Amino acid sequence: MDVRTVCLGLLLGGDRTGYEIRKQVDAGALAHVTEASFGSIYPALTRLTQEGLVTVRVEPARGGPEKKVYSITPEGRLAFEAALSGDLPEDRFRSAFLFAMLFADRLQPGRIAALIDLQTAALRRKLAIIDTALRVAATPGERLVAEMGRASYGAALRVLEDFRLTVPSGRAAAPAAALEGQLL
Amino acid sequence: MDVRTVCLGLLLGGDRTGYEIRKQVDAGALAHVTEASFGSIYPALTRLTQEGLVTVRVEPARGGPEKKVYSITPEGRLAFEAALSGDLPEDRFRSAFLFAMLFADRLQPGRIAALIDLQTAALRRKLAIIDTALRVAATPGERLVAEMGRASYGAALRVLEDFRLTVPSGRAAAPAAALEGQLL
DNA sequence: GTTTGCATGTAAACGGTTACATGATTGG
DNA sequence: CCAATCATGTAACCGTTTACATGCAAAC
Repeated sequence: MDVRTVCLGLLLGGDRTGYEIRKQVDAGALAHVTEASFGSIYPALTRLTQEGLVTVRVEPARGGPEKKVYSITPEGRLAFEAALSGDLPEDRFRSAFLFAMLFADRLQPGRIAALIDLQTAALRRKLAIIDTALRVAATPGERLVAEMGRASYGAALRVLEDFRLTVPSGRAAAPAAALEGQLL
Repeated sequence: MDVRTVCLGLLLGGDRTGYEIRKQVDAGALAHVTEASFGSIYPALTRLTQEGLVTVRVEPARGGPEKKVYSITPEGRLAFEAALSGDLPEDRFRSAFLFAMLFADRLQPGRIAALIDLQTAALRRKLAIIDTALRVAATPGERLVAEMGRASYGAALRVLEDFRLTVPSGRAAAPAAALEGQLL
């Protein structure tokens, strides 16, 4: 989903600043489903304001720049609903890690092990975020999203952990020399 | 991974045309890990040729445009290995479907059911591609990629199918009227 | 005293998609 | 006869990221 629609969706849950939208996209239930940086959020909010889909009110802040709090308008709600009608863009998943694994036979065993360990850590981080989201999930929709994430990442993690056991770690002597070269 | 690196990686497996690279990215082991359209592949191959990372030989074709068959050069191999050293970009997953599910309470039950059915079909299609890839997988790396994909999508599918049972389908009378409004 | 968090924004660059243009061959 | 497959390419557009610019307050 484009940043515009993400902003509208979050504003449905109450007034927010661009900064708060960023935080929510980064750490909430949306975290594993969407991404958005300041560089896309701020211009999106400006444009939404020009189009009358949101309104701003400026709150003077104690030091630093003033806060701009956005609210969604009735037209904004309509635009959001329109975005969820019609055909949705297909899911897309990109993984440089999995791409690299396809060429594991060209990598040094130590490198493979290091990549797997990094990926394992990344998966665990995502699972932690999802578990938090699941705990605070209020609607069946939120629970579905969290549970699908947990199931997917959990299953991937288990496969990866199993595979890790067959890869020599590179620094220590491999657990079993018989496994050396398994990836060639 | 950028299209450049994907092209180099595939050429490692033998000479190919841009068209063949496209097919492989679309249907092979890479299918659920990477995407690339003609509009990015052809310019990438042109640039790689200019940089000496690949070479072309032109094969006259029986009708239609001539075939351009690309081969990777030793410098190309080095460039590929360099791309797999350093830090890899993080995985990214975007799902308009899951985003929409977060706002399920604003959707009509029929729409929710329709979206779920579409998503279920999409997951099954991906699983079919992965199963094919798994059958022809030659290296442990390819098997890992396919098995992680199967585990992830399979787990997601099961959660989704369970959830589907709780959603009134919209057209027929719901299996149990007691379930109506479950999403509100 | 340095890092982290709060808070906003801009401009250039990037990588990629979409649509268009062309045309023969093969299979249903 | 029409659709799909083979086969290449360009150009305009798109959304987004990255890097930069600024600055206070609180926590460590």
